[in-house]
Amino acid sequence: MRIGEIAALAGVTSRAVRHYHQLGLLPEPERRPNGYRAYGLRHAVELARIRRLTELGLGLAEVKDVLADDAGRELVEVLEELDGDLARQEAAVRERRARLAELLDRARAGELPPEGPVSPELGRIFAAFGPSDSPMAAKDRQHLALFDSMIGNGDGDGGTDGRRGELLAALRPLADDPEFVRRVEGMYRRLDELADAPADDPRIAPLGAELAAAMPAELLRLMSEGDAEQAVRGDFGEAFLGDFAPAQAEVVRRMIAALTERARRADGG
Amino acid sequence: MRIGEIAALAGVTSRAVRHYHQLGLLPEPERRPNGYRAYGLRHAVELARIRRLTELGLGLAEVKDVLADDAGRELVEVLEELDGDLARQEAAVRERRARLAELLDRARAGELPPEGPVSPELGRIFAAFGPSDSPMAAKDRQHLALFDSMIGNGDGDGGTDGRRGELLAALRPLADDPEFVRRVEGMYRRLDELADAPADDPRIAPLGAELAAAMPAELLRLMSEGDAEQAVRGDFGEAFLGDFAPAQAEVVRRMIAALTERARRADGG
DNA sequence: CTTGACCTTGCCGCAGCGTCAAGGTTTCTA
DNA sequence: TAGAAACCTTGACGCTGCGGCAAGGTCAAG
Repeated sequence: MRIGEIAALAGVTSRAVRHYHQLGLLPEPERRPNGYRAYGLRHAVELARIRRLTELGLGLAEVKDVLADDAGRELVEVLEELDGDLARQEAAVRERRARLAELLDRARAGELPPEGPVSPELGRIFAAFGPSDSPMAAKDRQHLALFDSMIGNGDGDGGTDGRRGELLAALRPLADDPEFVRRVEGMYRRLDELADAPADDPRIAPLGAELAAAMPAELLRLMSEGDAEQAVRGDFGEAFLGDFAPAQAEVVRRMIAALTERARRADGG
Repeated sequence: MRIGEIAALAGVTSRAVRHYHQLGLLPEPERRPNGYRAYGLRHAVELARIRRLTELGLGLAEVKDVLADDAGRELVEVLEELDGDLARQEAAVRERRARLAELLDRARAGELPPEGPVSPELGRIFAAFGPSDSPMAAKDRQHLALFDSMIGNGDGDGGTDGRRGELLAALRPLADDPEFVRRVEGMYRRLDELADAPADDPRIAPLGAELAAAMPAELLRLMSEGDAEQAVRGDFGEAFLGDFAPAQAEVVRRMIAALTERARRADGG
């Protein structure tokens, strides 16, 4: 048999067969006078065996090991390890599909926020909050999405939902309160109006105070806790303020100052 | 922020971030005077978004496409295609795990044939047949395993078990018949004895006749039908006979001749 | 001043082949 | 009997998503 024939027999390509030769999985057969490889039944048997193993999901190196030592010992070990791998893979794929399904649901309903796929709960909160034609609201959503990703990284794998859960618990009641939502929308609009204002605009002070009043203490606590603390307090904080126009940044600075002050007083007295 | 900081924030490595830059997924930020990349919040937001997408299983090229066109149109398409992919993957992994589990069961029971993992049913037939200390029986098992693989390749994906089913249906009753199994074992031994005999050994003719008598017509029919036909009739046939010692090959040749004759007679009358 | 932890660019490596390239052989067909 | 089609040969690059190393430069702390 020539290489194409044995390959077709085993259901692989000629290239794959040559690859197995290169890796030493399959011995090189004799050559015909013209240089063609001349395969016999033995090779077909071996090739079929290789293919059965690879179809199970073994890597070629593992196949080689298994073929190498005649005892079935090694095979069992390899198979057990492989099963563990596959179990993990299956779980991962299933989780991805679950998230995908949820995303697709929302996407088809036209509810996809331009921030891309965030966690479902956050998505609902996004939907409730802010008119999408406010640049400030859009930016805020981006920041929230980022923060959501960050705390998603922080915790381990299992456990309950931890810090992300707290975040959502803090946000959800606000999103469900129409009165609060209206207030926030008004503030977004007023922040938008400060986009081109100088840093000493008179509208800054009252807006900062109002923001501080509206902002739940829980949020600030979450942002200055845990793994993200150093990030938020360090260069990240600067980056955060740098993302706003001067007047807007000033508002945020005042809000933070007011909140910090409030927390200090609550702590001290 | 420097690259390590933003990377830690998003839960990726610096290397990955640079990779995203190279691929154009993430815009290169300004540089500090010392050449370090200086990231701002915008980059963190984008990076987090990239990571959310890759975590879903999108390839970097697809992520780029999704980020490119602002409309959510493309995203939906990509996600749908991805879901299809994942569904296929999941099914494939599940099937592999099922076969693995079956294999591991048999392996732990010490019933693994040295031919490697064959289809479960064939494995049971192997277990029933032939003492493993007979070289000829071993070779025969190899051939059967090869044939099993071949017909496994031939048919499509779905459907009923097709030709493999027929093969097993033909073999199973034989394996379940202790009388038949005893006969086959005797023949294996006699074939073994011919390993070093010349091609005109007097034991050849009777053994060939007996093999032909024992061989079910169904098997021959299966081997000369369907996709494998050309292979079996062509070079594969030579390879098959070439795998035996001369006297043994002679026995097989006679058996085939007798079976062909029998089939011709049954067909004609 | 040294040490250690960062950063820079650039390049090789991984799995399992697919896919040219640039030839040579055999076989079918006109 | 020529030419095309369909095989074969070796060699080499390409793909994915980075990891890891080399050979430096930079910066803050002890």
